[in-house]
Amino acid sequence: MEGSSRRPTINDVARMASVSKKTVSRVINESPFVKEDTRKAVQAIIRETGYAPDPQARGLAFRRSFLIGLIYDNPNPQHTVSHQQGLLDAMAGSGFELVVRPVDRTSPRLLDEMRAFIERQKLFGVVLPSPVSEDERLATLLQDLDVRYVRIGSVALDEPGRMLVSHDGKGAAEAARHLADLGHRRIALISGPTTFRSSVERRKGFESGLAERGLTLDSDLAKVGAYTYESGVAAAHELFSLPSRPTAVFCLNDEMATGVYTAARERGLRIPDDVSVVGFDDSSIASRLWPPMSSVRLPLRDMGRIAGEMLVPNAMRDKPKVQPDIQPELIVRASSAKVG
Amino acid sequence: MEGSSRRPTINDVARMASVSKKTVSRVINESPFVKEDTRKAVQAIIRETGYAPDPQARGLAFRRSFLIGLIYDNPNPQHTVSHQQGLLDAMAGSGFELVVRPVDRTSPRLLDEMRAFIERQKLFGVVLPSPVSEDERLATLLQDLDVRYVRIGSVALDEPGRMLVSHDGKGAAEAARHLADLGHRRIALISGPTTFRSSVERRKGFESGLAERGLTLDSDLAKVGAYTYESGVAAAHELFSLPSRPTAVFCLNDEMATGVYTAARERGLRIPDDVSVVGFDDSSIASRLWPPMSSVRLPLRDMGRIAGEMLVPNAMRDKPKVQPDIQPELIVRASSAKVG
DNA sequence: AGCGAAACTGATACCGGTGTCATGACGAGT
DNA sequence: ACTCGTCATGACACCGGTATCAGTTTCGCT
Repeated sequence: MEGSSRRPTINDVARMASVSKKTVSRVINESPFVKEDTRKAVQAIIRETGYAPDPQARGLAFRRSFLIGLIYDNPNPQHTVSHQQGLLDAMAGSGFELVVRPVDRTSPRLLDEMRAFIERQKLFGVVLPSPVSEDERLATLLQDLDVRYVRIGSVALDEPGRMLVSHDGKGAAEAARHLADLGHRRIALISGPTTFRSSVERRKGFESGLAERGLTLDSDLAKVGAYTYESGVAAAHELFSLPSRPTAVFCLNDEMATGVYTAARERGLRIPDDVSVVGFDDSSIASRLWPPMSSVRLPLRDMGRIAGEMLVPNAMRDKPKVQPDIQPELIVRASSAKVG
Repeated sequence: MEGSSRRPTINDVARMASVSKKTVSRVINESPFVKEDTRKAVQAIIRETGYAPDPQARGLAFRRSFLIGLIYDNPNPQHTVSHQQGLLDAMAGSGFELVVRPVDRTSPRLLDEMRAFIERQKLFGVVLPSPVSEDERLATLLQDLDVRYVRIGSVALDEPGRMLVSHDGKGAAEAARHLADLGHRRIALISGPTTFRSSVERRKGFESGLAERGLTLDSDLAKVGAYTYESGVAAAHELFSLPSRPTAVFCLNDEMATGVYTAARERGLRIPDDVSVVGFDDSSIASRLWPPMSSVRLPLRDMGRIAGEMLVPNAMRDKPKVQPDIQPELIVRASSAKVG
């Protein structure tokens, strides 16, 4: 009743259980070298007092924190949000916390800043979504610092335990086959900057999908955008003013695909009657546009969750071992139809 | 050259500077009780060795971490992202880190979980965006735990130093005046759940805006939605099937406003010719819809930044003291026009 | 009963900082 | 020169855990 509202420490528990603090420590850390009776007695006190170890003190002694870092430089906030949600799904109740850290991947001080951040916080693990995951120097740094990490990207750049591959190419190939199967022959592509691995992989997949149907990508029909709405509008106008207009346009992200909608409207072209459009990302806007837009969906949240499970110890304790496939999925809506 | 790659500690610095570790500590913490010469000598060693104090050890001694918590339960990820970005803007280079923590505000264990989280991590400060900020129990808990916090919400619920008010009502009033000034008389409202403070405040503001123009909200024209796309579609259909259709619809968020677009299309009503639409949030979708949608914008990122500056010591060190007003702004686009 | 190995436990140092308090140095006042 | 009060500094304990290693039980076996 005295209400000393101080949180109990390991010393309090040790005293109450009449054991040394080291033994309490052993119980907390699930050491096998504790007699069953002792363990139960200590656990009883822990429950009774509501004791929980201090992560700072623990981290200090362990020389490692219980923080997972999410390091991102994402032009698309939607991706970051989804990854973050998935990560948090996996981390919930694990005792680990997520610290988020946006970076400028073009900064000359990037590596120094990252080293300082990771060393100071003594991060337990790090998640690197694309495009940060594509920086080989960062991966090397993390290896040097002996920090666990998971890179999320469109293509395998690291060993499986450290890399989560989203197979963007497969999704793009599916889109290509979809359009070809609808009878389209002049299918245009608006890709992203070639510095983005995702753009390169998606384009590769798209071309191989076309090839499966005996088609090739006409160089007139291949435009390079900037992954932005405006660049989508501009590229679409170029395509629509060609002597022989494409009957379908595949965009390597939804932002640009939305730009195609605008360009089409400005020219009086109807979607999908005059031109089919397929995007990539299945962002929330895709299903709200008119007509609702077909788009390739990546399981971003699942990827975040799996990355978390790869990093957090025991995250998979009672869960099935099956690592669900990370597979893109083409969501077909009204923007893609049989060629007129 | 020996390459003992261990990070330098305060002891290393103390030895090299021939002072006690306590003096180094004083220099780090900018204590005024250090002779100028000593300070410079120590700072030189710090620069030379690249020493940086360990936040865990420091936190352990301080009984407080250098972590700021962002606790959210946001139906709208866009809000969370923006707030988070702003917070990180303010925190960049401050030595503080952001840990994010989604919660279910309806969970019966919410308070226990929050208490455990905050106590264990010994958070330095906490940011509570709406609607979590509206929970008075959480604010009380934070006061009990003696943790600094900033609540972000549409109406003042706390003292100024702990509350950031977004004045949603003003934005809604502006929308009402805008529509009235365009000649609309039958202006409908689709509001959010009455459990959301934001919805209540926005509605209040809307009605007061109407009143300024001598109008009142007809009860037939006031629909309650769920802040979702689907509820917007449903409410719009109800409105459009009224004997005397409204000529304008104001929605308390963009999701529902997007639903109005869909309902209008399904009935062959043209925007803005047959019906004007104004949303709230100015989400990315607003400018991508056709026609581009008028919407009330809240400076979410700025709000996050200001919240960060309120929590992080010295964040305002060299910055002007002027706390920019948090004012909503009506972005007028093509979806609102003179009444036919 | 005797004995060695294995199982269990605790004393003590340590992780890398800060708080407390005593002590030394220095300038002002008399 | 002597006494103070202020400034500057360091010795030591402490924050709340873990590692090391030695000491004590317990147990199986002869």
